[in-house]
Amino acid sequence: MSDRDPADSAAPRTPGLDFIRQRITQDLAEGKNEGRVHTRFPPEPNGYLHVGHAKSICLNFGLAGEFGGLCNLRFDDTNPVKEDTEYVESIKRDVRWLGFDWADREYYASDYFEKIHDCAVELIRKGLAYVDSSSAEEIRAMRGTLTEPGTNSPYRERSVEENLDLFARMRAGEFADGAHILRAKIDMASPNINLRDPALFRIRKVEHHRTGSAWCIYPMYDFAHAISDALERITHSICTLEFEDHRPLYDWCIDNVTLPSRPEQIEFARLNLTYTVMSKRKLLELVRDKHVNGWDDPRMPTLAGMRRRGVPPAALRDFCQRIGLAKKNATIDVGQLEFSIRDELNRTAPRVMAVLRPLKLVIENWEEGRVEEMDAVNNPEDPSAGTRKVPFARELWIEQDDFREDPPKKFFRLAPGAEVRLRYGYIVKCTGVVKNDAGDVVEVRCTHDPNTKSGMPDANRKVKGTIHWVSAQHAVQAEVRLYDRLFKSENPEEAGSFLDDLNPDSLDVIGDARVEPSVAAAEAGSRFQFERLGYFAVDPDAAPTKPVFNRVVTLRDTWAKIAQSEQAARS
RNA sequence: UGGGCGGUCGCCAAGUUGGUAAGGCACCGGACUUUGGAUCCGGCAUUCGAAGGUUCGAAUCCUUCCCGCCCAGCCA
Repeated sequence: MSDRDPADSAAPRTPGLDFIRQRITQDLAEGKNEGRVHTRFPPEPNGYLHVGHAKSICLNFGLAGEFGGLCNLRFDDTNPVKEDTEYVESIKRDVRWLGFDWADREYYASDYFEKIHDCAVELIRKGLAYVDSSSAEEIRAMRGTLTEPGTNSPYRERSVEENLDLFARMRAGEFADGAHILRAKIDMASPNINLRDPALFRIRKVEHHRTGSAWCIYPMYDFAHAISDALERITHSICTLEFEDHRPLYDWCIDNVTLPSRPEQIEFARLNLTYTVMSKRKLLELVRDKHVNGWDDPRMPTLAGMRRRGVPPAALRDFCQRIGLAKKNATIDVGQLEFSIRDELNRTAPRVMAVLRPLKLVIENWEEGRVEEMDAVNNPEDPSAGTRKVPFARELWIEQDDFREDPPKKFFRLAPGAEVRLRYGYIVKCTGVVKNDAGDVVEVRCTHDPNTKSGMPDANRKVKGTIHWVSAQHAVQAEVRLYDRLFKSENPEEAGSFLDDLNPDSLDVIGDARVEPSVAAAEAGSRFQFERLGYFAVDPDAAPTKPVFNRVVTLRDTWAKIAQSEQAARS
């Protein structure tokens, strides 16, 4: 009854919507579930949430919002050996941060343990479940293989009374872990291995992070999940593709136990990203073995990591909406994520000037001690963001990359004899350089054209480039952390260990960057565009005396592309 | 090899009575620009995993084949 052949429905299709929204639209048209749409996001509290979860969260909460329904937050905490309250706290924080609200509908599978237990008793009474006293190894051996049917357990035909008694004693703690297990009695010859008498309850004499020592038997996912969904009167139980084979079991549970509603499971393809690992096990390994600095390391694909890096939640939501929804295993280009981040930040982030690798620029025809306040636009994309003053003086810091003693073709920046515009300032002409004993350029000398400040008659004079700067005497020293992809290859899991693919240059800490005074005291979490460089966010490590910035993402860099292709052409 | 899914542009993804391939990202041009940013305009699948077949006409129907992913936890 859960098998629906789209072709045999008379209901109209709604082209353009993804298959899940089409299906819900159809269900609504058919008057199913009293017209309700109720979803749930069911994380297991055994790790931190990552972008893949964001896709599911945006889907489940999004659906509820779009169809006037509700979405519950439910912790699937049926395996106490892996779960912890640290994780439930982080999950709540992350879902909230992403922008979703579950109101008072915060549920736990563990809250249903008694009911789930009663469902098991119901199955036993109906002769649909039995206590198997075989060992795990024996059960595995009797399960058969992908091509051979399994064989019935010698305990399969125990009487209802004996099963009831054994199950009660399992619950009472009379047996050791693994001594007995409650199994559904379905079909050991089913081509679907999930139906070969799957486990329903196992003995685990361990503390549960919520129920403490109240239980020593815990339900398995398939059983607990179906029942939890039905108890919460979920209408559409959305999960990932690997559970497709479990749907017959999900339906079996719902159909054979007395429950208040009949949810339907729908599966979609989970998110994969290039240059990223997404499995909880691998992320845990990165954290546990200190390949990164914790779950919230800005290089991690965790929501905590992205939050710390400065990714706006709106960008993540936009990303999840753009990538679409289907059943095809797909790997999205990280560039797609970066696009959503830039798109959001371009509209919202105030612009500011910062110099990452400072090189002194001295304006020879600017009198010592003279300081001029330049007007700078805070956000050209948003006039309401206003303007600010930026101090300009005789000695400035410019970016080392913006000066080349021997400039390549199409280098629109400073070079001996060349002119360049100082953003919001004057046009300057390079008159020479000062070198140290090693021959490195340690200072660039120039003269400014006093008639070229913004608003002045010659301000519109055409010059090839504009560079950013910061006043040497006014700038504030800052630490800037530049992040690159954590892995070297598109698919880090492809061959060998993903650890071998770690990018050794994924973090570059610059200790002596200089930022304009206006951002020195910005609050942790605030985001800026450092003009011509990228988007940056204040890290919580920042101290009043020394700001710390994380690079969220670079700006699109056409010059880098040109330089790269020129280089390629030369070699 | 048994079962379940899937295969439309470099990456996603529409395509739903068979009527002659949306859109986004990326990429390539060009305009504009005091961010080599943004914006704007233009280009980018004679082809839908392959081969046959049905049809006036097929990504959509039929047949066969190929490839990919998932399942043999007392994990979720």
